[in-house]
Amino acid sequence: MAEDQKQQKAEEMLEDAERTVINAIAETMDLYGVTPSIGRLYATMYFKHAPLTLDDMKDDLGMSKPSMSTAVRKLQDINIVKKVWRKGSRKDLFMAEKDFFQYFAHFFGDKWEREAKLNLTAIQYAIDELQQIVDDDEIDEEMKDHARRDIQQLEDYKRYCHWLERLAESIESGEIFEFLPIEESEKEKK
Amino acid sequence: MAEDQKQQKAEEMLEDAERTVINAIAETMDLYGVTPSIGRLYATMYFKHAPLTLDDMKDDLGMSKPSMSTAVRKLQDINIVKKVWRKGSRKDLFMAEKDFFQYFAHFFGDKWEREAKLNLTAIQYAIDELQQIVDDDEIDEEMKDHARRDIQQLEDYKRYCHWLERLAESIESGEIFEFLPIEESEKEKK
DNA sequence: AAATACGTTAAAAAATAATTTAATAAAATA
DNA sequence: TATTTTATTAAATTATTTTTTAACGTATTT
Repeated sequence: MAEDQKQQKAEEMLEDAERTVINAIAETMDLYGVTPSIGRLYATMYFKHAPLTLDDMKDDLGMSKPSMSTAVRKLQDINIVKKVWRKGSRKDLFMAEKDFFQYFAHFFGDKWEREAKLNLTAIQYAIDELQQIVDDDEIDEEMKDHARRDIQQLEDYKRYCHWLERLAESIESGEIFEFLPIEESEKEKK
Repeated sequence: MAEDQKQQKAEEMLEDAERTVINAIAETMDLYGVTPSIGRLYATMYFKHAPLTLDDMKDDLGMSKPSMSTAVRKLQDINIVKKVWRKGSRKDLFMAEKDFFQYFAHFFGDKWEREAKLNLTAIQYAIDELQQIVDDDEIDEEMKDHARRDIQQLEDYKRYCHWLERLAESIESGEIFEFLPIEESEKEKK
């Protein structure tokens, strides 16, 4: 087989290998509500060792520049893509977080914190309102029971929210890896 | 204030309390890609102590029965709603999981398992293909380096996937609560 | 200062997804 | 067995989201 033919086949294999993983990553992100295009953008960036400009992305994904602009901002919002500065270039440059443990911490940790805060506010408001019903002597017993049952359920929900916050913290701080260590890779195993 | 006026005001307060939490839950679920309607359905069921029929849901949410049918199936798919059997009723009856720790285990645990499996398959396929490039003497060094870098990165990704699997397991089994115990509620604190 | 390059916003178009109505299928009752 | 009840599927509609093209604003270069 001719030299450059071999070379070209290798090129295709490498692209196929990357594309396979890119699709899997994008599909995964879709699972958690990240749109396929945004997922594909992150996954594409995952395989780049140099930071990308909006034009690079546009060329890689075959999409418009405004799309890339908004997509990359969403990735910045969930903290898995960072803007990097590089002397010389006028264009903005972006770099994907490649450490999936960091990715996980940002993607889930940040959402859990937001979830906990959001719900704790609602829960507290609801409990206060329900407690007023329980405390009012003129309300009939049936409704009071209903209120009491809701309060009880919401107290459980509250504990869950606090647990979520602690889970997020322990991932943020890395503390969780004491409990669930990252295993050494196969080849490093004795 | 008249008796039944007081009563009616309490009714409104109770509804307001529940609605507040329902909105928060639905908003939370939306954060992870569950559509608002499906989120609202779960949240509504969360406050019911008796199982619901499709007609109950339809009335509660003011939507069509087919919508409820498909929505409730999605909730069953993520294992946070169960069909229950009750003597007498011909209609299907559904009950929401109210323990949010169980909810969490199903919602995230199941997804993480799926994510890990999906990606590990893709990663292994890609590594095998990349290894062929590395092992081929006729390929030029630049492409080999690219392949080697990809392999290294994918090995890290693999470790993350295995870690995710273990995290899912430890939540499924409850083992995680040894590390991150569920705190007693305020009132039970000494 | 004029021209160019770059990123973002706004409006329009295209593509998806959600929802409903209508039709079908399956089960239960009479 | 015919009728009714219930749930699901299919087709059509509506609503939402994504994507693009066009316009704008700002900064940089010449």
